[in-house]
Amino acid sequence: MFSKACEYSIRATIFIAQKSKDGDRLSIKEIANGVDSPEHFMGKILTELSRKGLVLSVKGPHGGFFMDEKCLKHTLADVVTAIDGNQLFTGCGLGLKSCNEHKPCPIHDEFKIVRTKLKSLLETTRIGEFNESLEKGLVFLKRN
Amino acid sequence: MFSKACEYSIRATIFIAQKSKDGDRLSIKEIANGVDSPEHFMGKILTELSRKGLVLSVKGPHGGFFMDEKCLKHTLADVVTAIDGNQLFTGCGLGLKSCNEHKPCPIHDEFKIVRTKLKSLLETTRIGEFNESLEKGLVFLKRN
DNA sequence: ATAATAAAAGATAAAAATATCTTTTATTTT
DNA sequence: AAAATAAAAGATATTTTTATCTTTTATTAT
Repeated sequence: MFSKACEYSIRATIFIAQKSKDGDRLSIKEIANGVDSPEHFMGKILTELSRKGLVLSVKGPHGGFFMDEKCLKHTLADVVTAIDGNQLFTGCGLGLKSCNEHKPCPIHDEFKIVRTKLKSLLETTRIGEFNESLEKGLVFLKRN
Repeated sequence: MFSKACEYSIRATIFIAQKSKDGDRLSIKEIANGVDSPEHFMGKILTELSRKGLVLSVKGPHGGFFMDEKCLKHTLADVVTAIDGNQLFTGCGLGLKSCNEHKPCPIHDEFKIVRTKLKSLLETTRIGEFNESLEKGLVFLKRN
């Protein structure tokens, strides 16, 4: 469904949203450990997310990644779009470039329902909305 | 969503279902042309689909790929599973191996609804059910 | 039997995604 | 100012996916 980079991105943004309270900053290593991802790969991803404005970062001692109110308001759809693009939300299920309402692929309409459902799920879910359930141990971002 | 191989597979099986009437057999080239896919890649895919029993084939002159009643009854879910496996239907949206009801990822329940919807759509759609709309030009399997 | 046909199988190549390692730049603390 | 820290950037490696090319095998028609 999503690329590895995108899966890591979602896990990382949710993680940062929860952990970077009151100006606290997280290092790449902390984030990679926190969401079970390869450290250097996570570095690349975080730089990209930062470039796209989904997370904030500062270099140097006590630097790291964090979020402000604006970041916290971003949705999972924003993260997916930033990393995987909008192909999943707009593309044809069978990969036909020319597929559209007037020239539909065989599963066009049915697929669109599912795709729209997925899109709306991601668009209505904000990065910062899992803080409480994460703290309570009701949901998880890694193996253990 | 699906791999390229899977997209080609779905297009190919629907194509064969429509074109291989009364024992007619289609060559790799005909199929590749019919669904806009690379010819040799299509050859690999068709061999795999044949191995999994989703299409039938015979070698030699007037050989090619075709389907019997049993093949036509297969669903799109069968094709997806044969080529991409069941990860899309069963795996965690965020790629967590240990994600399950007791240890859910943050989007576990919501994602499951979409996944189940997709699964049921593919499971209730049979390879052979588009013959008529393809002939009428209501749906398409390639660009032109 | 021989030649022709077409899938099957195998080998190779190219591209993309994933992952790792090293160097540079910005920032902070001493 | 110098040292330490941590992200940014760049380079390299590995793996997977996609694509192409060649050889082999099975079947049919002559």
